Amino acid sequence: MKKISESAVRRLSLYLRFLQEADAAGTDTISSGELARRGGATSAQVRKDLSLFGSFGKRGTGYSVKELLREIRTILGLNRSWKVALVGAGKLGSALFSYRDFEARGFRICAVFDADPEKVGASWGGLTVRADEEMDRVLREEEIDIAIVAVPADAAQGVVDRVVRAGVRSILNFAPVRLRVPNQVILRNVDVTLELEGLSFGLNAR
Amino acid sequence: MKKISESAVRRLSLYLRFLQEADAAGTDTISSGELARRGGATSAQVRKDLSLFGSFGKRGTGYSVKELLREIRTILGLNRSWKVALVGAGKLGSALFSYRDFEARGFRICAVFDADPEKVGASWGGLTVRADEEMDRVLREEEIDIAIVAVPADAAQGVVDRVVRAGVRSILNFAPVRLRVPNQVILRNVDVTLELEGLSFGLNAR
DNA sequence: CGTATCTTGTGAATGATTTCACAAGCTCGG
DNA sequence: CCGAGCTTGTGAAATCATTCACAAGATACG
Ligand SMILES: NC(=O)c1ccc[n+]([C@@H]2O[C@H](COP(=O)([O-])OP(=O)(O)OC[C@H]3O[C@@H](n4cnc5c(N)ncnc54)[C@H](O)[C@@H]3O)[C@@H](O)[C@H]2O)c1
Ligand SMILES: NC(=O)c1ccc[n+]([C@@H]2O[C@H](COP(=O)([O-])OP(=O)(O)OC[C@H]3O[C@@H](n4cnc5c(N)ncnc54)[C@H](O)[C@@H]3O)[C@@H](O)[C@H]2O)c1
Repeated sequence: MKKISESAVRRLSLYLRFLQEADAAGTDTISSGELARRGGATSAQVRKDLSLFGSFGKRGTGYSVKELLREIRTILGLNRSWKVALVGAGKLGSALFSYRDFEARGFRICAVFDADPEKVGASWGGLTVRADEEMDRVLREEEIDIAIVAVPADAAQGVVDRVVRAGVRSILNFAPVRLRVPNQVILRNVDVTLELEGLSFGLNAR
Repeated sequence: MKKISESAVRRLSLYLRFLQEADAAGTDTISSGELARRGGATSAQVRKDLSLFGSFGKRGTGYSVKELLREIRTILGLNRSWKVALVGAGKLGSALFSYRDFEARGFRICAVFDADPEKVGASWGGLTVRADEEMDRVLREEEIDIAIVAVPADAAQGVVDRVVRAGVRSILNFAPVRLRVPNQVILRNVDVTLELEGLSFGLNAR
C-alpha cells in the first residue's frame, strides 16, 4: 500500500469530526466542498485524501454521511477500543485521566502508574494508581496498546524504554524531550512549549 | 523576507532545546550533524533551516553554542517575555497554570478567566480568577499577547471571537474544534484526540 | 428522453520541502 | 606555511504534497 502522510491522517481525523457533527445535525449527504469548507482544506484535497483508500462518494451527490463515517472509522482503526496506560499521575496526568472524551472515542485508560509512593495506591475513579515496579507486568497482562507519557522530562526516556520493552507499540509523549524509540514503535509528541514558541515566532515576525 | 514553513519553525524550537542542553553540559561548539542526530533530522536540513536567517556557523568548526542560542532566540522572538491569558480554569487550565516551564521560557500567565461563578474570585498562585465579563477590559489593559483557550468545545468559538475583538493576536487552542479566526490572528491547536487517532491509524495499519 | 447542473475521482501540473553534493573556509599538527 | 581533515552554506536535483482541470457518472426536471 502507498505511504500515507501524517498530515493526511490528521485531516481524516478532522473529516471524521465534521461528519459526526453533520450526522448529529441530521445531514444525510455531504460534498467534498462542504467538508473542505469546515476544515480549511480545499475540496480537491478532501477527495484526494479519501481516494487514497477507495472511492466512497457518488458523483453528482457527494458522500453519504453515515457511510463515510464508517469508512473513515475503519481506516483509522476506530471501530475497536484501544487499551491505554497513563504513566505519570501528576497535574497533567490527572487532567488527562478525567477527560471523558477519550473513552467516548475508543481510548480506554486501563492503568495508571506513578513513581511517587505518596500517589501509589490512590484510587482514581475505579483504578488504583500502581507503582512503577509493576509497570512491566501490568502492561503485558493488560495487553496495553498505547502508553501516554506524562512524567517529568528527565524521567521520560527511562519510562519509554521500559514501556517499549513491555511490548507497547505506540506512545503519546507530553514531556518536552525528543524520545528515542525503535522503528516499529509509533511515537507522537504533544509539545505545548513548542507551540507557544511557534506563536512567538509569528508575533515577532511583524 | 521568504516564507518560513511551520515545520522549519518547529525544528528551530527543537534546535534551541538541544543547544540549551549542550550549553548546560558545557559544550562550546556544535556541528549541524550533532544537532541533527539529536533531533532526527539530517545535517543538511539543519544547515538549510539556519541559512534561512543568516550564516551563523564557522566552517571546519561548527556553531558556537552560545551564539547560536542567541540567534535562534532572536529569530523566535524569545528575548522578550510574552503576556499570556488563560481562558478556562478547569482541569486542563489548572495543569497549564501550574506548569512552571512556561514562565521560564518567557511566557507569563498574567490573567485567568472562567465563566463559572464558583471559580471566579478564587486565588490561583497570586492571581485571581476573573469573570468572563471582565475579559475584554483586562485583555486590553494588560496588553495580552497570547490567549490559551481551555474551555469546552462548544464555548471555544465564542471565547475566541471575544479574545480577538479585544486585540489579542495569537491563540493556542486546546478544544477539539476547528476555530475561525481572522487572517492576521495566529492560531495553533493542541488536539490530543487527533494525536491518539493518529496512533490508532498506525497500530491499525499492521 | 434530453439537457442542465451537480459532484466525484484522478492524471497532470504546480508548488513546497528535503536531500544531495561540493566548493570554499577554518583549524591543527608538523 | 602546507596539506589533511573537518564543517559550513547553498545551488541543483529529487522527493513529497497540494492544486488544477476535466471526463464521466449521477440527479432533477421539463
Ligand atoms: N502541567 C502541564 O500543564 C504541562 C504542560 C506541558 C507539558 N507538560 C509535561 O508533562 C509532564 C508532566 O507534567 P506535570 O505538570 O503533570 O508534572 P507533575 O510533576 O505534576 O507530575 C509528574 C508525575 O510523574 C511522576 N513520576 C516521576 N518519575 C516517574 C517515573 N519514572 N515513573 C512514573 N511516574 C513518575 C511524579 O511522581 C509525578 O506524579 C512533564 O514532562 C511536563 O513537562 C506538562
Ligand atoms: N482535560 C484534558 O485532559 C483535556 C485533554 C484534551 C483536550 N481538552 C480540552 O480542553 C478543554 C478544557 O478541558 P477541561 O478538562 O479542563 O474541562 P473542564 O470542564 O475541567 O474546564 C473547562 C472550564 O471552562 C470554563 N468555561 C466554560 N465556558 C466558559 C466561557 N465561555 N468562558 C470562560 N470559561 C468557560 C468552565 O467553567 C470550566 O471551568 C476542553 O475543550 C477539552 O476538550 C482537555
